Amino acid sequence: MQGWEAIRDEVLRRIRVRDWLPGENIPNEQMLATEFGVARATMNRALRDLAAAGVLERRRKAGTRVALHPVRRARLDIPVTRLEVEERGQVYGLRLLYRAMALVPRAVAAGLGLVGDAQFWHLQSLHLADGVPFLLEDRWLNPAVLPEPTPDFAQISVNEWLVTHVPLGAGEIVFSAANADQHEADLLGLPPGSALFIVERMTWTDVWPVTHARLAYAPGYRVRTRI
Amino acid sequence: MQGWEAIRDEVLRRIRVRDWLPGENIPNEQMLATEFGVARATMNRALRDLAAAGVLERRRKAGTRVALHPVRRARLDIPVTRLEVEERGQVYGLRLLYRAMALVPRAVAAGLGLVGDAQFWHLQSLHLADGVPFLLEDRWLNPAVLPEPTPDFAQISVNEWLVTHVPLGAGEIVFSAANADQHEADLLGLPPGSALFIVERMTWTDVWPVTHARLAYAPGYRVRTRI
DNA sequence: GAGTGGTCTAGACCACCAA
DNA sequence: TGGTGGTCTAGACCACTCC
Repeated sequence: MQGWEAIRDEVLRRIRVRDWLPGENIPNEQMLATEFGVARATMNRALRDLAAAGVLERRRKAGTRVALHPVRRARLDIPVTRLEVEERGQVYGLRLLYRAMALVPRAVAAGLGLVGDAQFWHLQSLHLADGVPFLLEDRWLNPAVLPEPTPDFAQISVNEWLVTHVPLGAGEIVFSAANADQHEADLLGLPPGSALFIVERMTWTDVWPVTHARLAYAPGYRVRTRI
Repeated sequence: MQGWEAIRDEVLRRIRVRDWLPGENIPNEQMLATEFGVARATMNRALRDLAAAGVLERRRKAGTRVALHPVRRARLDIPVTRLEVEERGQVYGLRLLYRAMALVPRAVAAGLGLVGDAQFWHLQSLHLADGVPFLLEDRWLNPAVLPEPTPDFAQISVNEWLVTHVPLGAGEIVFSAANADQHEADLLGLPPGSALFIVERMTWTDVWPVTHARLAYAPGYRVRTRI
């Protein structure tokens, strides 16, 4: 490796071998650039990368210091469910269980920041991998953001359609665990009480709430990431 | 907002309003730089940022295209448990339940890439928030990476000590859900079968496996991230 | 081979903020 | 208010890869 990445790695090495201790200031950009024999812009790129990774903290005038509590920062890729299943070499299936307009429950409305009552699409779908229940999706969808023609969500998942047809802005994701209730257990083909991996997703455009989804994954599901 | 961020946002806007469609090539750096009236380096910065976010795909000669399957990419901060508890305004507590050298179980060894038998420290700890069980930790720790003097892990958590005293390299994190067994339920003060949020962490230095930890969180625990 | 993105440079100005 | 990082420029060379 050459260039700014090599410099970044050397800085990281010095931190790891405790040449530079946590909480301690390291030399400024110009000094390090001179030491490494590169332009300041190149040194800046290396240090900026480490700051983004949480290894360094940088402030104007105060300088650059080694982070005191090295927050481990992971990057998480959230794929579309169909691709997730197909990447395992399994056949993807989708069953739309329910679709109706309904009053948004208070808990969902609060999460989306809705004031007052609102009617959203309420959809329940079962995603299958090789015909076996993989994921139970309970979704509330703002009809106002849907351009015509609205697709038949029995064929394409709401998420997959949204992601390519609606200009999505901010989003929030929450991971948790929950015991399956009777309804969920029946649909997923599990004993009641099974531990489900729960993913809640909320999405907004620049202005409007778009959707709230509660995804309950069958046992065995894992989210994996490297640091 | 000004500068390269404003340019990035404008490019993002064009993608969201479908001026530039998924899978479609956008003009090259030089053309866009001219259009926006900036140097190519500035245009590059904006486009590189969107590529890192998964919105664009860039290849030399082929050019820059709007990603076909917009992978939503989230950044996850993994804090030290003590800080996580204290940030909720609760009092952190730690109880070391068990500490002994033992043969690494096959499942753990496989995850760490260990060949043959190895003796690691085996530690079990209970993390408390306001005196209530918060997290049950089951950890295997490579004694070879521990410099002297090894601390008393009854006072400081293994993770917190590691992160500031051992040069950590690569890491892997896996999230899942599991039903509490009798042992876990007793220690966490829960009915057996409760859904636990499970985090498995593996860490290596540049060369050696350092630790494998299985963290079982009490119900109510959530991992939250913004996109 | 040629077009594209990736990187580097030397210099400059600016925004922030601790001293 | 001065030192520091943040950004921008104009130009250059290079690495990759599609044609």
